[in-house]
Amino acid sequence: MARTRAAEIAREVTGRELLGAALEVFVEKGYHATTISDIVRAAGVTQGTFYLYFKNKADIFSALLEEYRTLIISGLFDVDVASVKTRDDWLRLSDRIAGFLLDHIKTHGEFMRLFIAETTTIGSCFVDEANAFSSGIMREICRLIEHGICLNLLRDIDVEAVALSAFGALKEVVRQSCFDEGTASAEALIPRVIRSQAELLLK
Amino acid sequence: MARTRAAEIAREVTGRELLGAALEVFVEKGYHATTISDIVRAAGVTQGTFYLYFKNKADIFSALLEEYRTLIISGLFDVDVASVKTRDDWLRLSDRIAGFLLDHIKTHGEFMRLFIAETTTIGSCFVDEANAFSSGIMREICRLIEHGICLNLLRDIDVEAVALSAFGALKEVVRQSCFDEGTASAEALIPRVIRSQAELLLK
Amino acid sequence: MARTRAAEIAREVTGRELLGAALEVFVEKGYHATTISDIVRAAGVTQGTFYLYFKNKADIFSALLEEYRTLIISGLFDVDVASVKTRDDWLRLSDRIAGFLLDHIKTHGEFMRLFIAETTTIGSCFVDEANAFSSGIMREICRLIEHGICLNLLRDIDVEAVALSAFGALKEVVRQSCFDEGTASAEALIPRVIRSQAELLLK
Amino acid sequence: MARTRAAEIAREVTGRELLGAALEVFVEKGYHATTISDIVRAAGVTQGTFYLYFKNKADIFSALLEEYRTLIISGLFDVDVASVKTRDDWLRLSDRIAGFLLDHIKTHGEFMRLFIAETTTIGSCFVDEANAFSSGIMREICRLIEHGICLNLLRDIDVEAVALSAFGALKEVVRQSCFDEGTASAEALIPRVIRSQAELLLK
DNA sequence: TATGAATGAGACTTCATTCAT
DNA sequence: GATGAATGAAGTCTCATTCAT
Repeated sequence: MARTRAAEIAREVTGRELLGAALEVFVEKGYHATTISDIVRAAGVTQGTFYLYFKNKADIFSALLEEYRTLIISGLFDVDVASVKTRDDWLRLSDRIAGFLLDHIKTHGEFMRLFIAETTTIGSCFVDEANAFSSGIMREICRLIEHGICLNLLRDIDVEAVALSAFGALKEVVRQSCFDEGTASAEALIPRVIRSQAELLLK
Repeated sequence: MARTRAAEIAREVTGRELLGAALEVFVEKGYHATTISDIVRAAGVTQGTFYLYFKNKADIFSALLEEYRTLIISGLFDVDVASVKTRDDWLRLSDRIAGFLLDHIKTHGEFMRLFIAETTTIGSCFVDEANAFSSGIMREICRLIEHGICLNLLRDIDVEAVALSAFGALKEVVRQSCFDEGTASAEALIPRVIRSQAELLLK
Repeated sequence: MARTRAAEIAREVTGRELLGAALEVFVEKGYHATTISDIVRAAGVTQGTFYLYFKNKADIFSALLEEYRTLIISGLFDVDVASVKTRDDWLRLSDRIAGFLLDHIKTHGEFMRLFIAETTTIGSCFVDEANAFSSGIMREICRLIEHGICLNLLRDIDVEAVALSAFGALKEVVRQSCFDEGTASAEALIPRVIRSQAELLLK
Repeated sequence: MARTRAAEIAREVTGRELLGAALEVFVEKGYHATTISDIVRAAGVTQGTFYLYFKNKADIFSALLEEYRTLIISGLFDVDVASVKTRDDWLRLSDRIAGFLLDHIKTHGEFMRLFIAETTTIGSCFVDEANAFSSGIMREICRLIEHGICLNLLRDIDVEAVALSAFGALKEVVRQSCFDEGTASAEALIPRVIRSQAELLLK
């Protein structure tokens, strides 16, 4: 029925507007400082409407996080480990990852920043989301390193320790890119950080 | 005067109690979720008393951060870079740093946890504290690496990028040690992470 | 839309109720002694509701003052100076002013009382309101006296000084009418005070 | 005993200091905005000490008012009505009163201002003090006018009404002198206002 | 007398959430 | 589905006052 259809669309639209507005406000003021009132004002709807779509602030934030996880993980899955054969492939791969990250920061940096900031807080209700995210990336990194070892490209290393280091390095450089004022220099560092980690691992 | 003396002591004691209680509650519930009311309850004093000692929640949190910075920086200054001469010295130094960190986590893990968690929040009033802290540590790491290069111990590397990586690695492994459920295994990782980073850098 | 209409009415009603309740409580206890809590209790709404309508206590007080200014100024503009030609007109005019004031006290005495009492407090945020009010009335009085001089009805006088005196006289007699226990006698004085001032000025 | 004597003096001194400090703070911030804490800080003593001398804020304010009443009433009693015989005496007397007021405003203007402001507030605990003061002055004015009528100097007037007017005029001119920014011009008005009132009354 | 730490009542204000329309 | 007025709990903060020393 056209009626139901229209209603569905309306529902979809308002929901989208709320999510968009929420993202905007969260990014600007942080999770704790934003109020439902801020969100609905930004979305151009009223208080009551909010509760037709979300249970509360945590609920809409979770929804945003979920969207984000989907987004970045599909991005990471595009990286094709199998095609790496030689030393040069290895370096090229690291450059490609750096490129992906840079692009991602440029297009979704605000979101990334929000995510990093709000999920590491003590008492955060989003620990599960954060963990899912971290372990997803760690898995990728491990897979990469193990593949390199199989090919006899890499030095004799403590895989787990090295993967953890690499993850920390990534996280920190991203953090700096997202948070620090002098973003430019921090962004410039990303390829260098990833490249130098890659080189250190090579035989 | 005896009375003045007594008052002085009382003042000192209550101030300590408030700081201690605040640390405890902050660590348990996080900065945003803890209320002044929580703190005074834990300290065994009344609301009014709190305001004799601190302006507000941010003020007592700042006081805690400051205490912590003093604590850890004095610990780091004990590391004697000059005595490092050979490859073995280098590895021993890295072990010593790992040891220091482990001890530190055991004795002041709460502080560390609180610090790491709460200073990366968007809209945090503590960005300056966080940056002061980070750059202090980065400086130490750079000094170490440059010293190693001077001695011709280390490979040809991008110092800034590598120092940033090392810092990120440290931070992540510490974070996992402080936060994750299976703390034991995470703690076990600290020496391995630091050691493997050190080895990668060696020629 | 019916709902919007209902909401509009509700909004209007509650706002009126708050203003009315505030006037009542302010008059009874004075500005400083009344709390928001008093006002909302008198208005039959809850604390939160108050803040949907006014920023704080000073805000609702300002709103009251503004209402009052509008009220009395429109009353004063009704006085028609131009029609005064003879000695008798002059005396009749003074009687008419006295009548207006008496009526005003009877119908809006609370407003007047509140206004007179609370706008002379040191540190009052309402000095501007008070001055606007005073100079408005002073202007009227000067206009009156100058008109009388033009017509050669009045003695040779220091207009500014006399207008100031007349204003002070008015204010004091009104004050006594509003505040003193034996209001009756004080009210009786108003016509006598105004009349005797008028006679003193006549040649 | 010297001991007791010294103690008495000490008591006197601290009490004076508190009164002086209180006056200063009251004048600066007004009655309601000043706290006990402000007063003791200004006096250089501690909270506890205050309560050895005064019951509460109203108590110390009352003490100040009482001091002030004594001061001004003794000033007014110096005016010698009996010596007025002629028309010129009458004008000279009015000039003398104006002079006294001007001097008084110059030396105790702050106090006057405080007094005027805080005793006319609704719910003021100082109504009695204010009334005692007003009726004292009214009595003087009536005495003056009646004396003038006895001497056949003055026109045929409604004594009560005229006295009230005169009192109001005085009060307003004083108020303007004390409160308004352009004090200079207001002060200049005092002699003119009093003089013109005196002249209007003369036959 | 003087101190000043401690109290605790109470004021102000915000905000998530509900509900009648 | 949308509205937005109303709620009321909960938090922040101030200050007059007490009391052990």
